[in-house]
Amino acid sequence: MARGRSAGGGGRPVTLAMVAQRAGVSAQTVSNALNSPELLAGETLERVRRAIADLDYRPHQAARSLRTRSSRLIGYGVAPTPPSISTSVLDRFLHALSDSADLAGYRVLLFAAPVGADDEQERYDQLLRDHSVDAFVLSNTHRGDRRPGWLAKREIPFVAFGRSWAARDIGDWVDVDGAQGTADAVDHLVAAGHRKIGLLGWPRGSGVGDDRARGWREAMERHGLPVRGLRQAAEDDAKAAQLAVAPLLDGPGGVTAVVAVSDTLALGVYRALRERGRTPGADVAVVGFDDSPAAALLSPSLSSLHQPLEEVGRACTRLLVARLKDPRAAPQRLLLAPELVVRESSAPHPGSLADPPRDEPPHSRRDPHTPPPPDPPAVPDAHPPTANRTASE
Amino acid sequence: MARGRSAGGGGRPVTLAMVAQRAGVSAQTVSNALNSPELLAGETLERVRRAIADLDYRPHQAARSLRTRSSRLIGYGVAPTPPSISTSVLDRFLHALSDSADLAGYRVLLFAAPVGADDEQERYDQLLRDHSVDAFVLSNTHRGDRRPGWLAKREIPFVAFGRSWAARDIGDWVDVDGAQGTADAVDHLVAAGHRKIGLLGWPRGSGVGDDRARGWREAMERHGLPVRGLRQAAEDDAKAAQLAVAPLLDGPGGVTAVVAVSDTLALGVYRALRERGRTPGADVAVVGFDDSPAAALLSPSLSSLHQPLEEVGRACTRLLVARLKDPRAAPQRLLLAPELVVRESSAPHPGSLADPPRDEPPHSRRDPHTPPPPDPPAVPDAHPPTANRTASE
DNA sequence: GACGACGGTTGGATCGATCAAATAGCACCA
DNA sequence: TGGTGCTATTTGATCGATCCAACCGTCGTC
Repeated sequence: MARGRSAGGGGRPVTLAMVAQRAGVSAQTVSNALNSPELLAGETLERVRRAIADLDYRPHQAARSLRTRSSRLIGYGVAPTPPSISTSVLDRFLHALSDSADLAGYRVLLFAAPVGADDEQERYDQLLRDHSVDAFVLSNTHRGDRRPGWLAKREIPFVAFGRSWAARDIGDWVDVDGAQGTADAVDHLVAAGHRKIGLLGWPRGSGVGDDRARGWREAMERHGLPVRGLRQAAEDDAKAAQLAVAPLLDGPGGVTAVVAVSDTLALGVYRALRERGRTPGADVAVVGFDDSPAAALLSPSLSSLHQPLEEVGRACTRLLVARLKDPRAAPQRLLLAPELVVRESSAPHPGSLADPPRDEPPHSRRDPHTPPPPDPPAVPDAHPPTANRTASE
Repeated sequence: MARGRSAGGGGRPVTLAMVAQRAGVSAQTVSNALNSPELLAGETLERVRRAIADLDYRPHQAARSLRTRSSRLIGYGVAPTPPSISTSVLDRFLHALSDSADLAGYRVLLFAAPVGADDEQERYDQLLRDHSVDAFVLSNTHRGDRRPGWLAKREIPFVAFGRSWAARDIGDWVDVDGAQGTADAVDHLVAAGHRKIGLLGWPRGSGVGDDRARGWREAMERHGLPVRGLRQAAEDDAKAAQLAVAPLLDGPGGVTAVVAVSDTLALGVYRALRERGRTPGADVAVVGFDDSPAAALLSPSLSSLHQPLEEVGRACTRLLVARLKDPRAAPQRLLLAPELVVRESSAPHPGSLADPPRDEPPHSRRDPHTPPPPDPPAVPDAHPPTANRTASE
């Protein structure tokens, strides 16, 4: 074990040539042992491997990169996110991404990505030319996002966190199945006895928001429940939500439950209820989206849809590695289901009639006597929402 | 402007030699124009610069790095952060760091840093050898952190976000002045008429927590107010806080205000108050720390200390660049003041007696008839907390 | 007018790996 | 024996920038 020694940093670096000499072979053979081990005779390979281990040799990326024009680097543009109640997204996602990329032999290179600036692509181009990054991970994809098209045209590998909401779906992506999430919420609320379930969404036009709204609508229809007049919208702001939800609560036959497409909106619902002397959970059930850290801390604690961000990060790496291996393979899309975390805001009241007994839930997750979902989601080429299935088909 | 052309990605790269030919000089001269412009004659420099611009030339990092053994890369280890109410830290800090590093010509390379694992340094070493990173940015420094010492011994430049809480202060760091923050909170509460101000802290032993507690204590003493029995502690968990704060609220002469060292703890105080039929803000003032996105959304909204994370990020870059320029310069430390954001939980009640009239506040920020602060904070070499106190009064 | 000093420039070697092509080693069959 | 077809390994060139040492012209000085 000479590891301790060489980990001692400061000294001269171990080069491929030194390994070659120690193993009694040429430099090229060592290179092959690393990059095309199948070319070597078993015995030679073993000898080289031992020499590498003995010297604790690590190939110098810059040299390798100079020759091969690839860097084992993945570019990730950090966009300035508006302070929202659920901004730990980057945190969790980025850590998972970086972690899994590490395991696959890649590293994540950060750069500041201007949101929708004109020279947006310029920054990607810079990274490409300065550091020869092998691929990009996009996040915060939005309608009319030009990045996927731009990258695809140049045949630069990338994976997006968030489907490309454009008409023509481009490239690989991983996304959280928002529709599935809100549908789960509806199922859960219906099982608890609710019939009038409102939706508090974002203004139409955002891909994510519309998707989550669709899940609610489809689930309602599947249960044979009406949706007319049960949908309101607000920007992602608690105050705006507080006002926007009013029609749902005050209407002639007010709702008994509200599904909000974000925790921030859900908080607005809380306030609107309090304003009316009513209690979230007890009087009107509320389900949020994102499962922000605050959700568990509110009182009553907020039921919410937890996004599997760690899994999204790992999936991005997986898809990216596959893409790098075979640039022309069919595009892969992966929809991961969020998980409904039930808390006080939607839990049946202790002792109430609606309390579903453990042994025989009144409604199973996918109600048997209602027709199956009409169509696979309107996402072309998308795998059905099976969650993390390992690879393509 | 030929920029548009070369931004066209796929094609052949522009090399230094091509620039040299176009400018009618040798390659070395172009290199000098980039790295040591002072060596060139003004006219030549101008000509080379124009050629560079015309061709939209960018030096190839890998080649440069191979020769110089430096990469213009800054390593940042992302640690898995426990889901807390205020996890947008990484978000804001990292974006600012990456952004300002970009401007300085550096890029941030992410890697997964195990928290306190035995092979922790190994990961740093890897990054050093694989990618020849020029420097590191540390965060989540803690008592007994071995990283600063390890890096310093190897003369690897680094800047820590968070002072090294060890006995001997090592290396450059930037930190938020927690003591200043809690002191500001006390001043603010005293100005609003409070005299019995409790502290809800973390268990002793964490550098950050102890620092924030100290600020409270020193400010109380400065105002001539007692601190005995007014301090309680809990782990950073709302439930634990709810229980821990009880003695402060229920004691014979209960407190009228509580300073909590995190928003999570403050939330526990909210709950404890509600549990007792009392209202945060109206009955007992509460001030949190971190100004998490949830703080503004709680009702009543929570006064909290806002950390200037963007500025911390920029400062890290600044110190790092300085350190890279002069590895042997004296270590720099920078304490930035958090900003107290006053919200409903500590705002004087409208119309109440405690409402300080604009023209003659009952207590000025620095009470004239109490002695001045005893000593500058016990941080050797630290700059005085100059920082941006824009809106703190 | 030759000399050294100096600012500015030049050609050539070099960083450490990979690529392309050539070679050695070996079995097999005519 | 000699050619053929493999496979395993070696040799030499190369990626693009920087470092080094030498070079050249100009100026001031003795």
